Amino acid sequence: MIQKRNTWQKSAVREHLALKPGFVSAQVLHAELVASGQKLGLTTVYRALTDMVELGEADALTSSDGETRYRICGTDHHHHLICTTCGKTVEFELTGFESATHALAQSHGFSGVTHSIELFGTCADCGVAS
Amino acid sequence: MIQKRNTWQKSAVREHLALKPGFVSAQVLHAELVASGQKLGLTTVYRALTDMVELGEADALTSSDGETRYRICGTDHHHHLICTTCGKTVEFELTGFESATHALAQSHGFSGVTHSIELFGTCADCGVAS
DNA sequence: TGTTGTTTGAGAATCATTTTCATTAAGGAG
DNA sequence: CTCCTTAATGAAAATGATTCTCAAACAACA
Repeated sequence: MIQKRNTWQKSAVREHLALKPGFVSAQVLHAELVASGQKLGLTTVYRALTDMVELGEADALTSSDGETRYRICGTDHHHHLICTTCGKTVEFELTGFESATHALAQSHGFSGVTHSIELFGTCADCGVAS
Repeated sequence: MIQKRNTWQKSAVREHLALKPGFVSAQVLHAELVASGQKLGLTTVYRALTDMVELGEADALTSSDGETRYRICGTDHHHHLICTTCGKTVEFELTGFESATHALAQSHGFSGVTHSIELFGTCADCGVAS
């Protein structure tokens, strides 16, 4: 099998991401790591994040501006309400929805189903543009 | 005010998009228009689509591969169940979900909310890999 | 038909992300 | 501890979608 090796770079990415409460882009994460004195390549940050997503340690979310943002994967499965103006993110859960989608997917013969639910809009602060 | 002019290019984009049942990327839309003999620029397609989104004539959706896809707005609002192996797509509706998310978004002070719901999994044909 | 100003479009520019590939180093073997 | 094997790194180039630039084209209207 493909063996994974532990490097300080991967640890740095994982630890830095763990400090973040919400989503962070690879670019920002890299910039902050470099700014804090950790000298690592942008490529490495991308690879570390991709690995974490594959291992289920992180979640990835592509926003409408084309940037992919990551965050440490929490135990609870929740979704996001994102302000398209300022980027503010609110997390929420949808009780009953999980099972509903699961049943729906099964009825179409699909298995191993995951789902992505994101709501986009304008938050209260940004909506006051009057 | 900024007056809009009608050109055959914009009409071509609008009409071609109207023929599509689901979401189409600007790149694909442009390729198909060119293939069908309509000689217009990729830039124009992007502009036409952007205009349509601003005018509320179309919906835009950014997928995880970074591509933005468009579709004619106004038809019934449905979502997608996508096979991650073969790419087969099934459309579905979620009764009651629309209002539920809308209410949830409002409770957080968000307005002008749109949502993106995509389910990913393995379809029946591809799942036989046992 | 003539004037005006929006629209077009080819190519350059941007920007996030991926790939390339020579160099470095993790981790097990000896 | 040292040597190997090979995965990991990272700087630079490549990619791919989208946007910008600006001169030429044309829609709308007098």
